[in-house]
Amino acid sequence: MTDEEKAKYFQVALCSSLVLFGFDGEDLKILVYRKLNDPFKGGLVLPGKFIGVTDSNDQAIHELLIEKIAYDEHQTYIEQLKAFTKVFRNPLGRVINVAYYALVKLTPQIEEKVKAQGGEWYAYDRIPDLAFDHNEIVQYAKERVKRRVKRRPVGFNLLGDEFTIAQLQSLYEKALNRELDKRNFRKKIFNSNLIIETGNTTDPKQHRKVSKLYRFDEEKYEKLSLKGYDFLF
Amino acid sequence: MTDEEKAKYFQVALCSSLVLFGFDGEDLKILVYRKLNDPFKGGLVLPGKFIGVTDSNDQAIHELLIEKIAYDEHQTYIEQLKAFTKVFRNPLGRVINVAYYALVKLTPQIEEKVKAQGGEWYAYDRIPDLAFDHNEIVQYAKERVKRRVKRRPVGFNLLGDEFTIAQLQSLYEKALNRELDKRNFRKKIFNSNLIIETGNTTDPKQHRKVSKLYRFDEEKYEKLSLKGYDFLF
DNA sequence: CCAAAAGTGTTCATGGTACACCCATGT
DNA sequence: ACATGGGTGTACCATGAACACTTTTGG
Repeated sequence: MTDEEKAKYFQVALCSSLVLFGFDGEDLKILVYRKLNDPFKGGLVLPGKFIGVTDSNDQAIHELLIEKIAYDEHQTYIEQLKAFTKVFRNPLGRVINVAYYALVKLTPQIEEKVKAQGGEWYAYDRIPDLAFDHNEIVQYAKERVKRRVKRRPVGFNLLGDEFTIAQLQSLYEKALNRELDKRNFRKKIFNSNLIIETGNTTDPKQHRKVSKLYRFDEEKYEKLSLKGYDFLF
Repeated sequence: MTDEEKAKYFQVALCSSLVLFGFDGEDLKILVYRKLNDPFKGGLVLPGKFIGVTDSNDQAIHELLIEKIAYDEHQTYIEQLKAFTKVFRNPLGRVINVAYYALVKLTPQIEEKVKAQGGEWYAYDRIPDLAFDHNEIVQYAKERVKRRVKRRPVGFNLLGDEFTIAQLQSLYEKALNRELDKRNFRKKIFNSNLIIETGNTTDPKQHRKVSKLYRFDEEKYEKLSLKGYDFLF
């Protein structure tokens, strides 16, 4: 490649945005921020950042997660969606957005950090108009999550160490955007043998009736996923 | 964004590579080229090209398909895989590869064009060592195709207007990398109601016994795919 | 007459879906 | 007493998997 050609092609900027799905035990929601500077100052956008020429995208997403939500690496599922490459998606010039999504369980610490950073949560099915092509990215992310949730137990990343079956079901209903039968749901979940009773129960003060708490059996999942295990739904 | 920052970030190059799957009625194979210049001169690579600052990736892939195989737009399935973004994947500098795959049925015209361009086909399960991270891209493409083929009748893009059930089965066996039962396969295919008998048969000179030819019912597929139809396998 | 490929049904196991009531507790 | 949410079992149907023989025809 000639120097002339190099000058011609090496003019693109790279950024990564993150569709962060959070679940608080009841609602599934997505994190957005209000832009403080141009372009699209005041508009809502996904968390994201430009990537330096010698920086990795994966690393940038990790940094973003630490900055924005002080996340726990081991409990977070992260995956690249795809590149969004439209020529005029950013008025600054040609910017390629390599978008990711992540699944996290929301804790009071995260909620606090998000508030301090000025982040806003929007319900999974009520996403407002976002700047750039970010609505397109969110749409794509939602479809990907829907598919993933059907085949791999990624949903567990959105729940705390301990959870009730009702919480798990609620999560699946939100992600799949349809209601599920309680008995059938329990049957599937227990047949998968991927969850373990912890022996604990919910706090009797919070609900009329206490319910059993479960946790995800990661060890069993590791074994199963080696041979291309399909989850359910 | 300051000019300084602009100068810092707008230094990346963008390219797209294509994993082209071709099926000739018997074998499923992938197209590669030998590099004529540095870096990795003499090495095997996927077809690909750099993307100009104001050019679209999709358009570039179309151009690539026309250049390399003189393809028929309507009979070709194309989809973005993802961005390959490792920092040091290209010695020229930071180059992001937004990779695609395409499925085409091979015709004598295509074979001729490929030969004229110096292209080489390699069987789906015998891909040689490629330059850059192209083996990784191929691997990713194979997994994507495997999944797609299970759920959507993309396989039809790899077959001519008319095909025998045996050819269709052979294609699925190659893509899924396992043998399928002939009777079960026919049952599934016919139950899907997505293929139509054309009334024609294979040339009696070519085989011991003639067999019926079928075609894909695109109209019916359009209707089904509107409501998130799942194919089979 | 034999090798090669086309074509054809049945049985069984599994998993999905539909569906309704009792229990414990807090108000 | 009643409202709220936790917990439980059965029957039917659709789909997937296993499995063997007959037919045609070219060599």
